[in-house]
Amino acid sequence: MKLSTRGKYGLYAMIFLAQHEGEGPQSLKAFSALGTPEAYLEQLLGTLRRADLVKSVRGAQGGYQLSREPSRITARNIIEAMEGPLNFSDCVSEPEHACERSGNCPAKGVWAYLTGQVNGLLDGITLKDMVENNLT
Amino acid sequence: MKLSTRGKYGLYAMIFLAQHEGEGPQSLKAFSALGTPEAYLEQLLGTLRRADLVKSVRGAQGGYQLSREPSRITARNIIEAMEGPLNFSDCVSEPEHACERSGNCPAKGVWAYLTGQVNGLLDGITLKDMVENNLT
DNA sequence: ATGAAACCCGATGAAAATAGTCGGGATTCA
DNA sequence: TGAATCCCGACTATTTTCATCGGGTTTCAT
Repeated sequence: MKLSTRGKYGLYAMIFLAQHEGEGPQSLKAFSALGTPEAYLEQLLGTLRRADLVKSVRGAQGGYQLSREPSRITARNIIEAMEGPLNFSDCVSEPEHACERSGNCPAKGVWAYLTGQVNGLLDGITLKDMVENNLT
Repeated sequence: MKLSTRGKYGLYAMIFLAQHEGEGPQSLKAFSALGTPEAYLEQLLGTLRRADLVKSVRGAQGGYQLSREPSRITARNIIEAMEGPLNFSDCVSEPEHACERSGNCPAKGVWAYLTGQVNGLLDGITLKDMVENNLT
């Protein structure tokens, strides 16, 4: 179980923006220190924008900014935007993928439990916590 | 973030074995109710055996059994066997993948924290809990 | 006005991981 | 001795991920 680079880069980008809050829009070039190919990062920022986590400013001197305070953006917001909702097994979220023994399938309980717990964990981490290195 | 079918089928198989404890070795055919292609399941059981979670008995009337009590097998044991250790980002576990800003990289802290928390969660679920539907 | 600086977007291709198949071999029971 | 069963490595197909590219649109500064 690992994150794709999408989730990783997405989080890096958000942390970067949090660290430069109040300095105006950050252009893709400004992100270059993150070591992610610019063209690829552009795609990812698009995803973050559509998820309403960043705002973009077009045109010269444009760039990206957080769409709200770092304290109101969670790890779950970011990871979910980049990788889709946590879904250990389709049988939990999609009725049509429920297996025949669905009713009393012990595995299903495990998936559901884990999903809830991990989502809770991710909900509990804000971007503010991250940049302040404030993880309990 | 989702599990591969490996992790899923692996857990199904282990639950199946736990439900048939004391009934002697279960052959691959017996697993057929799980709906997993037999040839594929065979591979997965091999993985579980090498991870010392099941024992196999060869020859006619052979099959697979749990290698120890369900109360001493955790979700982490199983998932880790099937998918490798939880690793949100290589920069945490492999020094050679540490990025240049590794020392004070806020993201690294997030990965490390999450890894610990989720592993703890998985450690806390035993196969016994699963078959008894006993998840707190 | 105009041109450079940026973001926007869909298509496409390359690479890697995952899922699943197959054939032959070894072991054990009856 | 033969049927049942696990063992193993190689192979293929499918899917997902990663990344690039080209052309379009918007906006700022002069």
